Amino acid sequence: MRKTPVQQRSQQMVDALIDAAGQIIAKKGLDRFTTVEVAARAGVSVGSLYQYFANKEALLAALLDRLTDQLGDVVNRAAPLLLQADLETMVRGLLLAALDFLDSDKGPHLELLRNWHRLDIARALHLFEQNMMEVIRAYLLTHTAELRVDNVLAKQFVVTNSVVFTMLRYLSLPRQPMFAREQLVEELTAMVASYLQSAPSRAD
Amino acid sequence: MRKTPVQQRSQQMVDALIDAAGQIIAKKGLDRFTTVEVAARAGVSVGSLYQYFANKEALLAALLDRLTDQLGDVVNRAAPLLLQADLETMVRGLLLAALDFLDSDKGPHLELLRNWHRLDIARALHLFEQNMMEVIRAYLLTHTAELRVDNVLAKQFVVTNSVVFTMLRYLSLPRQPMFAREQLVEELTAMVASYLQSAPSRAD
Amino acid sequence: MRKTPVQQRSQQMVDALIDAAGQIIAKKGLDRFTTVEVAARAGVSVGSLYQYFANKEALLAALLDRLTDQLGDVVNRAAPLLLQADLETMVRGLLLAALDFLDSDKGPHLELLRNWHRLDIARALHLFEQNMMEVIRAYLLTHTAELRVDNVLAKQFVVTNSVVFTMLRYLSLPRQPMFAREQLVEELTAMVASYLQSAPSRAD
Amino acid sequence: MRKTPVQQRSQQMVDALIDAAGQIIAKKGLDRFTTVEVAARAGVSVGSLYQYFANKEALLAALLDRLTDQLGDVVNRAAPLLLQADLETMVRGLLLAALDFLDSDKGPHLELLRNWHRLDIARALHLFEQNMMEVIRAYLLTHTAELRVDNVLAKQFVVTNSVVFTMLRYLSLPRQPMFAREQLVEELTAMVASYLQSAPSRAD
DNA sequence: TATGAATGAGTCTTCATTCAT
DNA sequence: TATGAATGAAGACTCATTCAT
Repeated sequence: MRKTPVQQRSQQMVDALIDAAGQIIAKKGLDRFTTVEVAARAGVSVGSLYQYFANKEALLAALLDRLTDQLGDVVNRAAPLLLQADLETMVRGLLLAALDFLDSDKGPHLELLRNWHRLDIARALHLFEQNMMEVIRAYLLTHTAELRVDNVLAKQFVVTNSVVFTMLRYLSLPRQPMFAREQLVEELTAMVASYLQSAPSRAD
Repeated sequence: MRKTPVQQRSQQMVDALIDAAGQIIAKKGLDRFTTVEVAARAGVSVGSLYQYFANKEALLAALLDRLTDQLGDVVNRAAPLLLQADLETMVRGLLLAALDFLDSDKGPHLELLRNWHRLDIARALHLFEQNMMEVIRAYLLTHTAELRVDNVLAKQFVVTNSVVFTMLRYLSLPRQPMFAREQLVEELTAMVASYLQSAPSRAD
Repeated sequence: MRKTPVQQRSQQMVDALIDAAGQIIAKKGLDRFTTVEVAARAGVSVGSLYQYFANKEALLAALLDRLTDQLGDVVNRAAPLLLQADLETMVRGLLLAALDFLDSDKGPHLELLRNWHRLDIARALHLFEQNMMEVIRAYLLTHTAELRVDNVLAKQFVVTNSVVFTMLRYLSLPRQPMFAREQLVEELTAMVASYLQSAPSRAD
Repeated sequence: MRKTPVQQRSQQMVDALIDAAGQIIAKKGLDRFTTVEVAARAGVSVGSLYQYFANKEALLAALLDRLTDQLGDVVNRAAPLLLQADLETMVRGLLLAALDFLDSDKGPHLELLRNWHRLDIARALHLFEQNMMEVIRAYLLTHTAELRVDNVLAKQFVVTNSVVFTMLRYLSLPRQPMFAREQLVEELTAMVASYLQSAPSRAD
């Protein structure tokens, strides 16, 4: 009962526009996404879009921000339950959560991730990596003996990108993927778990 | 079977256009690459470009084909020497070759790979994967006892994409990367080697 | 005949809007002046602006009217003192008053004058010219012998426009004017005085 | 016979576009002048306009350049004949030439001059002032005794602007001007001549 | 009466592709 | 065959004005 009707309407409009942007990106791809169509799908005029977003880029940034927040939620929700488990179980749990997130129906996640290099995803990535670091740090506290902790920055980079982009590629495959989703998860799990448990590499 | 002068001239023009396309993509990015500029850099007119390529997309496809061939050469050149070595040495060797290939100065490789989803990259990828499969098969013949051979398709997918996209991300990092190139290679090597040597995953 | 509170409020709002319009024009120029910004600076909503002014043009007209009145005041205040003096002294006095008026800090005078052709300036100019005519007529009454009185309409037109636009151009000069303000006044004075004292032109 | 057909066509197109721009500016004013309409009137598409002009501003600049050249021609053609004459005759001759130039039928001269402050007329004005200076210098060489030569910069500024803007205002008057064109010329002539022959002003 | 969110026509500019020469 | 001028659809963004609340 706090917010004024006006603020509510504004927020609704902002949300509707971000939603519409996401839908159009998901449906047509980042290249074919136009401000006029976003406004139309949101049920308003272009002018209204520009009342709430300085330009196309700002709308995209808002969409990215929202997705980043959602991703943070996913990680935070999944992590606590998994910290108790052994490494492989934890990794598998995180991978499943990530895969579900990327694959969420009608979501623009995949298309945006595909276009990471054209977007200002610095923030999004930074937040995600912070989340990951915290999970890892927490995990290490209870599994010190089990893991190599050298070269953490590079390890995190390698694991994160390997997992994310391999999933992205898999989810971008045409109708009939060459193998089942479960296989993907298991192979990635095996790779990550064996990696983190392996002897230190020569560069250490 | 010798080509006529006309055919030679055609081939020269086709090559020049593909070269020009690659240079412009490397310099300006896929988004800013225009047919008129490609023709100009190749020293011919747009009209001529359309004489040899049905449209912009066809030109891009030709560029991709050429790069795929080059990549095949790289693998084929590197592979024989590495088949004798132990797994880790072989993996490291392949990774170094791949990294050099991606990072080759002035080349459009990175920019094209960043935009894989916007290109008709199916063929290119297919060819590359065939190459990889052959290398792996050859390796297996001499190291049967050492490796798990189950689920080869998925394993190959996971390894290839993990390696390629992690390198892509690393090479796309701003000026000061967070860690050294050598670290990247060592960590990827460790990951891949430990993965391929690990016990079979549950999904087998 | 005292105005009701409502009328007072109206008048205040009208004044505030005209003020705001003047400030924004002075600061950003006629091209960048928008109704929304005017309303915002006046502390009201656009809707209110349109309650008191039929459209943007009407607001501009009101601003012009006000400035015309102010100019009239300037002339009327300066004139009596100058009617006693000799021609050159009077001219110089009027020129100084005009220059000060045009150059008044933060005022939209210059910007509006620069855009005289885009505004409905007929009324403003008419009023100003009436003022000038009265001054001249008054002057003539006491200096009959001194001046040629033929062709007054054209003379007035020539003098007024020469003076006003030359000043306008001078005040619109970039940072470092090519000569001093005092020189401008003296040269204009010399021109006008010698003109008005000269023998009749052939066309009389 | 030197220029290739292609160059001829280009020049024709450039000319046609500049012509069209001038016509539309003359007819509708600087505010309502759009690139699409210019192209249409020139009988081509917008795309062609942008093949020859980087943007709208560049087209305007080209139009201004052309008018500046024409003005230079006018002055150079009129000046030699007038240098022999007495001051008043010379001034009258120049004024008539200027008035004819400004008033040339269907020309955009007036509209552009009205908008001097919104255009990059620095070049145009500079060239014109150089022309004027040469005429004046030449005149002084043969009439040394007759004229005051102090404060030339300011004098030139005052005379030029007085004449140009007074004419501009006169030609911008609605259908029925308040007095005849001949009267304007005579009064301006009288003003300028008497000014240039008058005793030095106090500021000298 | 006041508000200010919503409207949408109007403008500039780009670029893949065509076709007359 | 080669040329490159011409095309024109498409898309981002602005702002005076309206009208539901």
